[in-house]
Amino acid sequence: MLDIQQLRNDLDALVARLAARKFTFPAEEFKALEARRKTIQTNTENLQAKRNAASKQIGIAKSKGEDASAILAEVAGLGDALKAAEAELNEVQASILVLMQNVPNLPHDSVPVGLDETQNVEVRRWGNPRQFDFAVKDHADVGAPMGLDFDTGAKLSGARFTFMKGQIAKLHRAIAQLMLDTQTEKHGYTECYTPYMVNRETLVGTGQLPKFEEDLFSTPHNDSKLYLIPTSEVTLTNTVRDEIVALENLPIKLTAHTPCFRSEAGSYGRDTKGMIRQHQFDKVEMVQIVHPENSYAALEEMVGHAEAILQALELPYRVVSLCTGDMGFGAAKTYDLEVWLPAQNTYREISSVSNCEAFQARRLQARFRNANGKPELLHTLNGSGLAVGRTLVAVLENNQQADGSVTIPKALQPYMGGKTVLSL
RNA sequence: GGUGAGCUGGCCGAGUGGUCGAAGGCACUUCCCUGCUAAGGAAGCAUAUGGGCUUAAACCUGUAUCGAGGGUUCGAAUCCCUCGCUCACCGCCA
Repeated sequence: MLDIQQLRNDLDALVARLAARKFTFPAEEFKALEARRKTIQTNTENLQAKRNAASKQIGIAKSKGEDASAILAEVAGLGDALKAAEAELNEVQASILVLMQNVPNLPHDSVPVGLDETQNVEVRRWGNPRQFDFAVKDHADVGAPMGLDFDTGAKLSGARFTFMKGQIAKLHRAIAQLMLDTQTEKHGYTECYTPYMVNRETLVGTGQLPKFEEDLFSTPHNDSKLYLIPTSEVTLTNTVRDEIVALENLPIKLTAHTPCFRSEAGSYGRDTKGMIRQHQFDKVEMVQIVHPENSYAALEEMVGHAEAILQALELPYRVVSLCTGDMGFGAAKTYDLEVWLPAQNTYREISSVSNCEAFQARRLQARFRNANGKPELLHTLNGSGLAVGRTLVAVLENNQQADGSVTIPKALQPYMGGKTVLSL
């Protein structure tokens, strides 16, 4: 959520910055709501003040044993007017909140301006795509004889589900293990195990709700709903909801390996083959909760933490700075890591690292006490370190051999019982 | 699922209808004293939001907030209802 004060004070500038990310801020509606709010709020609070003062007088009079009926008569008529005013105020404030909750974050000044993914800016490349002297297969064809089984996934659950068995299942686990061990042992993150189902408030906190309900899976629970997490960014970041963190505990660095559940509504027909786009996929997530002054340094650091995995796996990739039009709802700045997929002859997203600045923290009321002792909003960052399924795809495609086998990257061999190759 | 007890400021904890946004303690900030890895004294110290004022901060002031929502009342931390959560015991259970 944006700072409403900033909107009031500097509306035109913010509208322009939001336009850069293809968001049309309803400025007229906002101004009208604000004008109404001001009138109603003043009126309501005046009535409340009147009532409070009178009630206090009644209390004083009664404690002295005096007759309070005169004052009582005076406030008698207030009740209905006050109730109506309060109801109206609630309604306007709720409308303003809904409006605010649907406004995306402001892009940082360093974010390239652009309309869509074609205008993202490549920052650097690492590694050279391998030259193949045979016809490359995609991961689905490479993995099929080894236990990568889309038919069984479809039988059990439908499209966009994968069943893995044998050495593919083990490789998948090995990849996750390597990621988790690297982030905890080398990069200082604390390993977490989190719920996979969360309540509505949690998703509002990180910005998935109320705007993106259709992207989530949910299930009825009591009189309400629980939602399957679309990423453990949700659970890790919400650990600081309604907290005031001590300065000396910053930065907070958390990681978790969890499944992620996404309805992929609106992506029909895209990436239909293979396990690029699934309703359920595993991800090792990194979250940092930091002092505002440090958030951009943390962003660069986290990109490095994600890159370290790709480098350990010897997978060629590039780092891309997303343009204003391609960034996610809560991000002020995002880098994507794109891994080379030889079968697609292109780089594909495998990690996304974002600085949300105070956008999530404001919703979460996640704060720290600054040098003056005043609570101040934290900055939150999240990034994949990395998507496990897509990493499996990249390993299979980049390391395939002419005979159909797949060499196992050195970094994964300890997790595969010393095995160096997946054979048919 | 059943029964019982709880949920108060950064933390602990008092407060069962009226000068309560809330005693006391801890922590923190400033000052004083002391001169030593400590103790004592004084003051300040919840959050959000509106308005005044303002470059801003500070300050003044209104309102709301004592798990959440609703109700009773001129007035609710306090009474009533619903829900959530925590703890204990019982039942069931991977």
